[in-house]
Amino acid sequence: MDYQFKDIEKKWQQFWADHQTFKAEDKTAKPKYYVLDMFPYPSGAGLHVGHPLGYIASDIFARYKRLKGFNVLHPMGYDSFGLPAEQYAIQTGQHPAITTETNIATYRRQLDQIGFSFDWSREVRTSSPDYYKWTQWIFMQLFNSWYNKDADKAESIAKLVEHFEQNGSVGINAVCDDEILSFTADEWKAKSHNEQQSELLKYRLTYLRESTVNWCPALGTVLANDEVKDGFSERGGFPVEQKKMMQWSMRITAYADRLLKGLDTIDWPEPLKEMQRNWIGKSVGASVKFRIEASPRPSPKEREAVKVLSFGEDLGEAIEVFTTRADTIFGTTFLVLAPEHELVASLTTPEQKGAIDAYIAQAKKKSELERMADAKTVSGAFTGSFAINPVSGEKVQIWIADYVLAGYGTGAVMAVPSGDQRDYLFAKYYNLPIIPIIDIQNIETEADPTKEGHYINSGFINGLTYKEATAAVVAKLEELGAGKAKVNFRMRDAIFGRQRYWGEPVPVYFKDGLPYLIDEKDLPLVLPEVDKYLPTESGEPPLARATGWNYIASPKSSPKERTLKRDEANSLSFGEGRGEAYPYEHSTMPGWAGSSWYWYRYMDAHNDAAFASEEAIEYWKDVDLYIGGSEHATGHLLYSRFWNKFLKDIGKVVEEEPFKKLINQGMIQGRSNFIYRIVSRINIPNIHPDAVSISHTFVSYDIVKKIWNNELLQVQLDELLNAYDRNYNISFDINHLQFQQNHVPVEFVDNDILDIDKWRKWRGDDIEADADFIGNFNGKFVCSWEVEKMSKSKFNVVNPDELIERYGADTLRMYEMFLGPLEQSKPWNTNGIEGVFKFLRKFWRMFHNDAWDFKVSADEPTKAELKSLHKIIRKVEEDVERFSFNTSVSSFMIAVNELTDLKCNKRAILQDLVIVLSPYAPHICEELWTLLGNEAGTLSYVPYPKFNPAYMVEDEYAYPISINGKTKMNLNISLSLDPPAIEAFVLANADVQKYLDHKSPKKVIVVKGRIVNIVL
RNA sequence: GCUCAGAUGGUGGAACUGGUAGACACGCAGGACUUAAAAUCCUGUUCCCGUAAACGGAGUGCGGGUUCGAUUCCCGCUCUGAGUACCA
Repeated sequence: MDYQFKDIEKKWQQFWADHQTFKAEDKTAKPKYYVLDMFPYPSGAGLHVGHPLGYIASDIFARYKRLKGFNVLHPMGYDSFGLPAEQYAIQTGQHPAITTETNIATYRRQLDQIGFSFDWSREVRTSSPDYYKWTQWIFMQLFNSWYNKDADKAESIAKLVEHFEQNGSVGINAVCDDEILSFTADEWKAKSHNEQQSELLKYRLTYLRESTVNWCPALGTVLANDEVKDGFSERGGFPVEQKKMMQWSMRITAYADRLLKGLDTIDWPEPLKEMQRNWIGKSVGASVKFRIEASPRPSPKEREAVKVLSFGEDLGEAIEVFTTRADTIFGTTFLVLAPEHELVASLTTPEQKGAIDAYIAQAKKKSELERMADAKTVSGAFTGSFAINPVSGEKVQIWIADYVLAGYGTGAVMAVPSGDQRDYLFAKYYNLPIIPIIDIQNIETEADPTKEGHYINSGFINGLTYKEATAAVVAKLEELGAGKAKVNFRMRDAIFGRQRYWGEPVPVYFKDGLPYLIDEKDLPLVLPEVDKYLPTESGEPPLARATGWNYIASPKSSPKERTLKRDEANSLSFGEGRGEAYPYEHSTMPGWAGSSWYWYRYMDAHNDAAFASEEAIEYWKDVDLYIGGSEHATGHLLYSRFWNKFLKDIGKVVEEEPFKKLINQGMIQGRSNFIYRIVSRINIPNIHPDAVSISHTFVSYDIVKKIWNNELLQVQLDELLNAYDRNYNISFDINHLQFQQNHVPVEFVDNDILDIDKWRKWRGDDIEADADFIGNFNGKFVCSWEVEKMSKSKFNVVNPDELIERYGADTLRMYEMFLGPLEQSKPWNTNGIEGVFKFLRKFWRMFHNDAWDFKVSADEPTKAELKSLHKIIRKVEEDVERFSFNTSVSSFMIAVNELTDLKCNKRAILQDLVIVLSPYAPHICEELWTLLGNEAGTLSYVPYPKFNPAYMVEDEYAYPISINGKTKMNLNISLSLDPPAIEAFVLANADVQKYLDHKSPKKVIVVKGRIVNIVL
């Protein structure tokens, strides 16, 4: 039989499913290997051809590792909470769970037909209560923990309370809120329960705090920093504004240093590590206090604010700044505060109030975007107040300007115009002094941030170098109590609440305005039913619509019963027989909650008693290979590392880093095709000088190009214009000939040649169906192409289903790999797929005679055949280990071409070849494997053939002979010869002598087994 | 602006530690088979000069350098893509 890929692929997919061929074992003597894909959000659009790229690569790797004797865990699941399903619910009223279910079914069908070796028995869905029970559980552990800086790890809140009871707040070095209280043990014990709880909240790793959030009115929710791009929401592109809100946050900043250090221990792409480093944004510097002079009498409230900022009581009111260049402190000629800085009002003198107020008003109006676009314009206002430089005693002006950001550092900077370009521009613009502080500094036209040279105009550090000066200044500041060395991070705590329905409920209820965890045995806290998926009229999140959705302490019924039977819960009156009812938290968790630990669930997907058993975690440990897109660099991949480190701290997992090796597959871009329509400008005097007539005539792109380049012969041009005139009876000037570029669906285009009939059919009744197509001189109609994002509106989406229908999954798998290096972004182009399909047919034919009967010979293989086989055995091994899948596809083609030329149909060769190819094209290989007489389904676990170098040994090598580095000819020389013998042999050759032309060579380079180079 | 990645035929790409640049495939051109088309097979295909071959010259974004020899290493630049930003 000819290669019947449809039957073969269906048969084996069914076989694998029926026999659970790829079920990973939990206990085995084999070494473990965990290959993970970033699980998809099941969107309604289904998979396009770009999605499976990474899955195919990881599947090849997983299958290869099985052949290499590993116990491979290769699971798949769905990140099934998310915005699109909810938005669809808002529009249609359909429950997101139903939408999600439908989409998952589509995804599963599409994934199944590509022939992945996933262990589906371990499937996870983040939106399933069995799963999010544990997401909620992890949240509870975070709530019950604080970060002990001395131990450099998270510890339980109980331990903190113990310390407070014994020693008060003394001796606690925690990552916590800024406004913590100081108290003794007795004072702590004297506090009310509510006071204690409210203080503890300042330490918890997940906490409730009023914070400035990215509020997206259009989506009605809060967004994380990484979900906002240039002031607009990443999803939907709606404007985002800053708003103060009570929000759940995650104290990820506690882990900033460990997240940074851990990057050095993992095998990830360097650009991605760099992105995380930038995101964490560690800067080492110093914080410095500038005492305020002659400030107007502050109000008590402002005085309080000042106190918080200062750390040396004796200095009175001060402004704290952060600088990475403490050494430049003598060059400070003014201070700049962010317009939002809390001291601005108290610093403003009556004379300056008008200017300051006007500036603040103007700054407020500017959106984030305008502020960025405006980066070059200098603007600011003088407060009228002065501050004292703590080391020089100089009096400097205090200004406000929006180039200083409220959210970074302390929201205030010491301006050193000689060393900082922004300060320099500001000083020039407002005529403020600029003092050079380093002898070699050149500040004629711009700031010079050099660290070379020696200090001048700098008091006690004059003459010192950068390193010495920095140390001296910091020491002096500490001595004066006016500053200290400080490390600042750009990273902020992660906002954890979303005003959304389709997410994990937060397992928290409120009592006296304070949050408390629900009882662990009441997990999962199931998402309640609501009548509508919109916020309430008062702006509460959708969960506030769930009537009677309250936590009832000490219930009699089981938690499941209680949360599922909403009607029953509704009928409960407050406190009725079952304890008090308290309102639950109404916001839900963000999209990244469920994906921040899912790789552990695969290890033990059905465990009711833990997120995964200790034994399972001890065995599988971490992910050996993780493949996914780089778009998750600062989101998922950072949060996952954070949760992993936390879980390690509390002793629940064994590895500090979750993903040992990570590979980013490149993005598959779209490749759009265009056709060109004649548009001619009709000059109707006095009425519409720029009127354009849009014709229904299209011109082949190669002709269009020639017209643009004036390359068309007059005869050809006449012919073209005649065709046009014939149809429209308009004669026009060639100078008025213009073209309009139109997208054309890529499925009507083959190698950039348009199938006009398909196009007409597609246009249907439209008048365009009768359009004229002026082809090229070969009668073909050529389209142009461009790389764009793959999208429906650009008609360039290629669906894997159609390709599988035409060529089969094995061809699709190999073609996706053949396209180019895995990590490189590239446009999808179906043009080359025929070549891969032909290869598989050729491969199939090797096992069959001319009548398509299966026929292999039992003869001993020849040396040449063995050489071909062992070449590919080694090549695939090397390529897979370095994730160079495209090159092994080429090598397979070479091997099959060679063996076909040798007319090889020997079992001894073909059987091994089947094993080597099976990770790439599993279906055809399974079929041939059974045809060869092996037991069905055993192919996935047979040992990978052993490479034998003996078959590669050659006696002779065709040495390239080059003269002055240019190859002229090849000479067959025995490999047993030594360089001097080779040299003699080559120089004795008559052809070589011809090139030498009686000259004697200056030098002869012989590299054994490589090359001979004669220098003349 | 900064950081990172990249630039090789008409196209996708190969050349792994400096050693025959363009493997493999697409496309294109020509041919065989066929009434014809599809499918299949064969030949050619970096560019230039030579009507064909031999032969010769140029050639991996640009300009230099190191080397017997550079797509590969070094210096300077151009362009493309990605990320990021008044981060003090």
